[in-house]
Amino acid sequence: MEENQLIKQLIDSGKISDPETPRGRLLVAAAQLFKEKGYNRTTVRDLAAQVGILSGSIFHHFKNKDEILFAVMNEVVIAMDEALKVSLSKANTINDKVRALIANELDFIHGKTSNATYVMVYEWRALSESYQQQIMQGRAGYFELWQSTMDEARREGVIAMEPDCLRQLLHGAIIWTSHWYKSDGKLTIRQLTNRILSLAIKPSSN
Amino acid sequence: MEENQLIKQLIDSGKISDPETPRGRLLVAAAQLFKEKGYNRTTVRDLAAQVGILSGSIFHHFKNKDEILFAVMNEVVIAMDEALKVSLSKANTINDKVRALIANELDFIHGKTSNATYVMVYEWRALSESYQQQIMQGRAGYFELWQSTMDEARREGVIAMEPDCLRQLLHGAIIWTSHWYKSDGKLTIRQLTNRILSLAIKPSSN
Amino acid sequence: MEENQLIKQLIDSGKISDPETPRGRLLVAAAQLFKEKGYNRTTVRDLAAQVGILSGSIFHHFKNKDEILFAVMNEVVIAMDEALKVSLSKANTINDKVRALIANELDFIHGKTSNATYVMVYEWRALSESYQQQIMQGRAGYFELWQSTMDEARREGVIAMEPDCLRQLLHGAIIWTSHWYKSDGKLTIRQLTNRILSLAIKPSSN
Amino acid sequence: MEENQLIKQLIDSGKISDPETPRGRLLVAAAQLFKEKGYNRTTVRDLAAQVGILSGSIFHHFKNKDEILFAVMNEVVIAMDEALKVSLSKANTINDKVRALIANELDFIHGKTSNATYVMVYEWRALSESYQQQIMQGRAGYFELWQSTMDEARREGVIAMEPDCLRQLLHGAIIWTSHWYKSDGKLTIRQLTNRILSLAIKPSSN
DNA sequence: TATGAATGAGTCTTCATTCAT
DNA sequence: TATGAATGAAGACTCATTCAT
Repeated sequence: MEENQLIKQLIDSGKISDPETPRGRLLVAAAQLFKEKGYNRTTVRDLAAQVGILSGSIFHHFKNKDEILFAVMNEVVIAMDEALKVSLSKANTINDKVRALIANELDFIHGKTSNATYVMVYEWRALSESYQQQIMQGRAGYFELWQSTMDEARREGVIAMEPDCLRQLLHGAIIWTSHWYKSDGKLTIRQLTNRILSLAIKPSSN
Repeated sequence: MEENQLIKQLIDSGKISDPETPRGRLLVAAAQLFKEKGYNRTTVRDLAAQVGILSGSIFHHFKNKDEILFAVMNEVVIAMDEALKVSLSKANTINDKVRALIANELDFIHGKTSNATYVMVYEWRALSESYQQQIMQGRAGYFELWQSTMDEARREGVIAMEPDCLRQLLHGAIIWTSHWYKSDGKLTIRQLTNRILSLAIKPSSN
Repeated sequence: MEENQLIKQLIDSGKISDPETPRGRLLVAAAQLFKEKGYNRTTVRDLAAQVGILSGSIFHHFKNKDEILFAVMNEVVIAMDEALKVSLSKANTINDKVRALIANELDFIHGKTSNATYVMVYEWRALSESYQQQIMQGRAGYFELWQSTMDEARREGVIAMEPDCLRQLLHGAIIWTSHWYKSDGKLTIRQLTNRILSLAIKPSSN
Repeated sequence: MEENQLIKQLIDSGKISDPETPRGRLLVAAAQLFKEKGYNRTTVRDLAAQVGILSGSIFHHFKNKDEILFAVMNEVVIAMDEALKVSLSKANTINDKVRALIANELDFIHGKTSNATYVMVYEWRALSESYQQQIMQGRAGYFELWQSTMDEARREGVIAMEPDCLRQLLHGAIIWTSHWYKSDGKLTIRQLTNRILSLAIKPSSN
């Protein structure tokens, strides 16, 4: 719900597309199809059909197919970054901060933006190089938040490993949950967050 | 080194292709290109050029492009399974066994078969459904080895989480190393193995 | 002339394609090329060139090459059937009815639809099996008209042979005319019709 | 049986290939496959497989695929011509002569050489133009036998039509039997011969 | 003579993109 | 802005033919 608040803000400020607009609908459809079938196996016609328009009309909203993939990823990048900032600002202890890192990423992978988040990771190579660079620049702030939080955790002695290494191991563990975690299974998202947190931080506090 | 021994055995027994043969060379090239550019963006001509033949000749060795992707994945599946069996048979303590699980997977992701292993994970959806099923059948044994080892670890009290959940988290952490770990960086593979092991197992023994 | 009337009706009712539309033009070209060079030796590019479009555009009108062959044949099937119904309805004596059978078929083989009719006979094996079945179903009515007319002729004693056998012999004789009969030669179509009729029916009445 | 006698003579004299030799076996297989699948859809590999050799070996026996088709047709041409000569030489009355024309052709269409005969008619356009001319030259004698016999029949008043026209109509009726006549059906070949003869000749004599 | 891997031109088909309406 | 026919480059795959062994 707070997430929704944030998303509304981002829409209103024009940072991400309103899913009620044609452009927004297209991006939602693209995220879904790119996840299901992969970018290359999704045709522009598929995309158009999914939103009930004809293929030619897509190019009134996006210069080309590549730009659609970019937009899908870019909006996730922006939203993840903003959401993490909010989350971290509410966390007081270092423990809570690390939990915020993990929880935020899990939210994106299993929440409303799951498709786009998945696409960002698994269709990376389908993106043209120049767009890849733009995305990487966009993610810089996000990674710095992770980095500095992990550094802090290291200084406070709650993690037992090089912060950089741990960060990457956690990223991997989290992203991979998209392949096996079912929100209707035994584990709640909150419990899953705790499990991953327990990998990162000595068991004193979970 | 022992790995090489095993691979030779597998080649001799016909389970995987000899990289000296045309078929084997094709598979090596395919793994590399599929990793670099993705399956869809790799053309049959690319593949042929890489091994110095013409595109038509590829179809003397494989029925179609799909079969090449399958073969790349399938040989990894076989080799990973065999290698893990050997590794586990040499491990005495539960600690060593879990380390074997991790070390084996890291070996495949960063060793000679890194390309093919990467392809198996990241080009999964490019594989036709019937081949996906074959691969999944082929991996069943491998996953059982993980599962039973993790179960044992749980019974012996060295892991603090549902074995199934931990298994998946470790898989994710390990696979993701393909994106960031450089063998010529600060961390040796052995050290990386220890780092991951330390996530899994209480710090009494590493 | 009446034939033209009928064809217009069929076009208007959507049963066969208007030769003014792209689809219709393609079908006319296909019939011609398939007759001249055979289905297999006619490339999609040949076809496109003939109607002045590019090869890719063909697939806006037909799913694949096979469907083009089917459409060529199917439109002949429909038109032959309709034309025969009209002809028979105007025939009073049994003699006239048998003449109608023959004349109708000769019209198709030597009239405007000669190419398509030829293709239907001589490219039959090039058609995929499922399409063959559809065509055969479509021809059932036509053959029944022949059959029942021949049966009637037999009952009335004007033919001296098993109706089934005679029907087939006449079909063969008629179809083969596509190889030798020239409308600008010694024989008019009407005379040719009489010749064939004289094979079928005792010379009392022609 | 007499037919077999003749074929042996032709083999011995080198006019047609011995089906025991590789070349002969190839021609038998080619006739069969060309009939079943059509020339274009029959691959050289299919052919090789059918006779138990490998594709490359075919070119020790024939310069190219085209030559195989030519050879199939050419041997039929030769055999039909020789067989007709023999048959005609045994016929005394004009009636018997016309029957010989018909019977001979039916023999080839439904006898041992049925495949090759079928191919000669239905794969004509698949043959290169220069070979077509050779075949047509080879058939000239055969057609002259038909022509002169028909002319004679006309002079004797047993046929009621231009000999040329009747000849073609009979050819068509006869060839078409390949599509419907079954030797295990109601009609024997001899009866079928009579039916066709009755089309040609006034019913005084069958 | 037989082999069979390799050739390379040629086939059908796909699809992102354009553009006149 | 939407349409959808047309584009044309590119793709996977086929196959008659060659040739070193």
